[in-house]
Amino acid sequence: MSYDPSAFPPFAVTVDLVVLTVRRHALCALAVRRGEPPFQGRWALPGGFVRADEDLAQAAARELAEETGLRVHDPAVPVQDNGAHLEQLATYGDPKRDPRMRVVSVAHLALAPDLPAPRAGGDASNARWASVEELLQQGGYGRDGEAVAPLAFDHAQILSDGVERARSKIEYSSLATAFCPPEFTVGELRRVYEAVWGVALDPRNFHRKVTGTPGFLVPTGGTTTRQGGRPAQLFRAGGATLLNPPMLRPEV
Amino acid sequence: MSYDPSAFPPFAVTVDLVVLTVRRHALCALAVRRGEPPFQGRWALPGGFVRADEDLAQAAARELAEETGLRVHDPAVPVQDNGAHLEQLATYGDPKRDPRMRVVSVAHLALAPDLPAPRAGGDASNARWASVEELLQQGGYGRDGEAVAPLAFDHAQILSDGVERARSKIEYSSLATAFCPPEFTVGELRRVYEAVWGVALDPRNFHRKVTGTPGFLVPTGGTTTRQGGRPAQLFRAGGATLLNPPMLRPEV
DNA sequence: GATCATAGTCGTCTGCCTGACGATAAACAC
DNA sequence: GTGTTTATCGTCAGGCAGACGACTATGATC
Repeated sequence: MSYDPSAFPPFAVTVDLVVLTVRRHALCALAVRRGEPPFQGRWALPGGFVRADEDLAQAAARELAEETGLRVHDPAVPVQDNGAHLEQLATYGDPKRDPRMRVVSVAHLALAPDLPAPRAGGDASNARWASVEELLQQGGYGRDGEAVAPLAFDHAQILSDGVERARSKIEYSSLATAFCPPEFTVGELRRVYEAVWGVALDPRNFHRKVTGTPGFLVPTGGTTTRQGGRPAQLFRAGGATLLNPPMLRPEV
Repeated sequence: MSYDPSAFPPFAVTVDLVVLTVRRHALCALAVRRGEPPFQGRWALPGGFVRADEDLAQAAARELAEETGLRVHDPAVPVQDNGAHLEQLATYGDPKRDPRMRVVSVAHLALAPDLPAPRAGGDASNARWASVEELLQQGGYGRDGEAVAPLAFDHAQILSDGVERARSKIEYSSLATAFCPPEFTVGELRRVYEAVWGVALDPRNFHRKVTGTPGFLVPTGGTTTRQGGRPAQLFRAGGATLLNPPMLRPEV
């Protein structure tokens, strides 16, 4: 580490997290309230500095665990337990994105099943799940009529990019199961697609598609009526990670 | 900029470039020979430090211009002139990826038409277009029987990720035209797909597909026989950026 | 307990797209 | 002219998606 530090400008490197889940038929993201300037009191994406001896993915996994208690699971293993999916999203490095200093943020995208209330260092009032729609309507009014300030820094852009990544990725991969509990029904999976895409899907065609794609879903043998109506078969995520042909997002 | 520098570990931030082109029916990448340790004499991807007042995309465009003379064009404008396509690829930040110090590299992917010989600060012997296949067969032997050392740092991984991005992106976008000169024939575009994917495509079905996708190709009215055989119609890239339905990469 | 509402599951039909491949056209080399 | 090369048009069969009808099995309501 003996190197001339004047040979390059020093940067701070952070990881920011877009943590998405589906709650009450809506796509939601984890937001934390900033306790200090800049943007004090505003909502922001969770994140923090990368430590000196830490890989970027490790830093993101550590932040995710600190904020939600979620463990990340091995990407080589199919989505099964309550672990979350975590992947790198993009890196944001505008010289003025943080007024204090030059910060480069490596944003990550996490997809998680519906969780108990979030915790932000033990202080629940400073962390919440908010619908993506609400977080992105900058300067508008939230679901309960409360005025909503735009997200801090460039986090609206990051969140928007993360949502778009999730929307496109569930088309051609089995990632939508990362939003589901370990066992789920076809209808629950369909409601995930409907929440993420914001559209209604035909239950019959959806059922044909997902049960007809080899390796996507594995029946567990059980059934459930937790959604009401006729009992539905329970499934686990199968080994397939890529859907070919993909699920098609309806036009417009 | 007055902030306690001990509050976070300092990083060096670089941009590395995966510059791809198609030459003689092969997918090629730009490589530069390292003039100093570590990995002195080995081939590497072009890149350099991000300056203190520079955005990441600006830094990548500057490096690309320095290495190839290529200008980048506005992503909002369809691919038309000799400008290259440039997009962020991913960020690599393993603590040990550079033995000198903690370096986080924001890799970018550039796609360019076939170019005159590269220049690396005026020294042509230290920059070359090499086939991707050759660069990635670590420790093997190149096309002319010369022993090939693996790329420096984690650049083999970066190149591999960039190639995979290009391969998948030409499926559902019109990006393959970024490999072509401003005017090109359907056959030339097909040879781009064949080189990038490493497969043979049926000329008749390919012709039907690309000419039948609205907004993909715009006929210029001219024809050319530069490929031999019957004269072919010349096209420009149309305004469409997304192909729906996509070009399908043949199985296996 | 009959009826209703809800959700799940199986089928059918039609149109579009793709892959395989035949046929023709227009240049150049000899 | 003959052969070679490349471009372009056409045909046909199979697969898949969208639209939608029909039936099933639960709980809720009267």
